[in-house]
Amino acid sequence: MSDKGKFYITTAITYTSGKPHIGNTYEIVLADAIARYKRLEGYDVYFQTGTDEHGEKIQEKAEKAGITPKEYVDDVAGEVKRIWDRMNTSYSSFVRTTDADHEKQVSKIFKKLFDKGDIYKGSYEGLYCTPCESFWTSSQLVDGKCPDCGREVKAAKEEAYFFKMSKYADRLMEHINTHPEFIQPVSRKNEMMNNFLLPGLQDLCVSRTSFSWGVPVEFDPKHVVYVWLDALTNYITKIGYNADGDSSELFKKNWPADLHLIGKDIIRFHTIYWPIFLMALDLPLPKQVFGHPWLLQGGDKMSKSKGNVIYADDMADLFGVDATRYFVLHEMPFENDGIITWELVVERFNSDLANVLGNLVNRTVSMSNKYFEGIVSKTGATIEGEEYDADLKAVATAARDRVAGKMEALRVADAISEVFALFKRCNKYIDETTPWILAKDESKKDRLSEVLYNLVESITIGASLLYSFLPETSEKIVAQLSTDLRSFEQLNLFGLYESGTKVVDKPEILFARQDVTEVMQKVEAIREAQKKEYETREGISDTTEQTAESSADQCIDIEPKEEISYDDFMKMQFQVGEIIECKAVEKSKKLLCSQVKIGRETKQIVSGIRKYYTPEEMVGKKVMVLVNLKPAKLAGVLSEGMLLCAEDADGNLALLTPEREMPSGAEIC
RNA sequence: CGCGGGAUGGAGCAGUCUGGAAGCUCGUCGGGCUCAUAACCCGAAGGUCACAGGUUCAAAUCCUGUUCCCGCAACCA
Repeated sequence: MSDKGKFYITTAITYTSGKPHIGNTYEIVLADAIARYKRLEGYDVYFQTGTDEHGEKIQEKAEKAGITPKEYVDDVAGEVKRIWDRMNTSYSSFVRTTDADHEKQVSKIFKKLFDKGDIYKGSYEGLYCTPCESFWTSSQLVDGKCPDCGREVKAAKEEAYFFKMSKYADRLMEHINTHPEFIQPVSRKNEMMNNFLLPGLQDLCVSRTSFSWGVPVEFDPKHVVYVWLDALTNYITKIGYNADGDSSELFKKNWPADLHLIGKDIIRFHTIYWPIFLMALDLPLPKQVFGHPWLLQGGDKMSKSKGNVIYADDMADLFGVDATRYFVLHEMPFENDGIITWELVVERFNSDLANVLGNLVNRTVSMSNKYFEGIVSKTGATIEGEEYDADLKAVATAARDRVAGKMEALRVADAISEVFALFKRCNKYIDETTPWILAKDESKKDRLSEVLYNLVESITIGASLLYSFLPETSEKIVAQLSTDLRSFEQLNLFGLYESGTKVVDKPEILFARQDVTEVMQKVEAIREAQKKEYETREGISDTTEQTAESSADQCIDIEPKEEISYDDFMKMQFQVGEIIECKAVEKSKKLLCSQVKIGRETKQIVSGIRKYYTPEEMVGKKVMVLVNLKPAKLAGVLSEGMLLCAEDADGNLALLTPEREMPSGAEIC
């Protein structure tokens, strides 16, 4: 069966900081389509996916939730796996970076590279703010002080392990230049070369001491292995790489990977750091890395607080798993980002799945039943002067290679369109041959039978090609036609459907047309639920059992701060200020720079409120100002105080102004 | 001048590298048909290819400048 050899494909491992949304789901479905297609072609496919579970962010999230990091990642990883399974993805293995065998190998790899001299102990030099326990670079400082607390910083060192990237840079550039297919799409290649490789690679910091949720460095346990050496190595550890030699058969068979499928944001790590790690381990490099674009949401920016994040789960609830797969696969272009909205989903669902495909199967099966009690027979009857059969057969038999061409170039969206081109051709064939007219003439019974046979045969071919993308639908179709999916070798042949077969009595509707308005109502309900869930989870509008949504929505509780003394309060000087001049800060998108008259003095104050106020409407306003705040530079502009604002759950801001006329400079107490 | 992406008929996109009659899907309108899920088939309208210059026999495509959008980064005192 597998005379073409092996094919090892991976997705990036999903970071377990939260539930995966539709964009994350896209990657696994895309990988699954490629994996299934390669199997159809006869490759022995190994398909790996998984979760990336270490890091500071996870440690923090777990602490916030009051559980251990392990409990936290178990929960999220379970959720990821559940969604991957629901999407009917045919992965061979699911790796978690908290797997014992993975952690063990990461530890060994670290040691091995250290012993080899590629990893060395150095120090992270920077300016350190002791109270904040943070390092800053000089460009991050505000007026030479800590940007967080404004206190003095001092030059300090923190020890850390580094990887000697530069040692392998030339070899990597050589590889990239001699293997043009290595980085896909090719447009990314120059980006990597020009931005990172040619200017010279910096050594990469590969350990941290600031948190503990990670793989400890064996010989120096206050360090944990930092993310990339931990995460990237999943591609070899899970299939049985052993840093001490003696790797598994699975590893020997599958490495190097044939394709790493990743998001365009992490191309750098997969085309620079990962290959260099592999060189250091004396392992061959993956054959191809494809950085796919993103699936973005149109209209409003995606935000959980607005309840407009699209999850695969919700989409599958409304449209089914295959429709969800169809949507993400079809809507994703090759190089640019794709857009997703619920309205577009409904449109695609109706026009492609219901109208073109579902209806085609339905009308074909119906006619077979109506005219021949469901028996589909090949008679060979043609009508002189009609070329329709030849054209249909040509399209049907050419479809396989057309799909193959697109898949070879990883143009999955185009491949799926090729399959649908065949279904469209079938619909046209029905109109050309007008079976309902043939049916009225007893002498044309044979021709009618032949027409239906050609349709059933073409649909079978189409359904078989569809399997990589919509496996469930594909199987449903051949079940309705009482036949089986074709093998790759059979797919460019016409006439394999066994004559005399009886199709099902009553065709099941594959995709029932959806009404946009109805769907949008359901979507609205999902949004509300999502919003509520978010608010409860984040503790924004909490326990008050008020079912009246209006009042619940209108109040916000924030994290209580520690009590302060009256003296503390008295330290702050609040005064009424009048804005006499205001303009936007050039370099920034959010900042407005105001000249505020406070008493006789005029202060320059920069505020992040450009989104809510225009410079024109600011002028003349009386506002409340924290006057004695230490001046700081924002986007290079000096700010000598702070305008007080109220902020709602979505981050909308409103300036505070005195309720009655008050002179500029009036104290607020 | 922080990095990057984009601007093509009502919507979403291809075409740009390698100049040579402006294309696809959806929607709209008209027609056909009735086997089918108000579906299917045919046809039509609709674009000065963001703007302004330039190169060229010829520019959506190459060059220069401008405007507007969107990510990321930074920042939101």
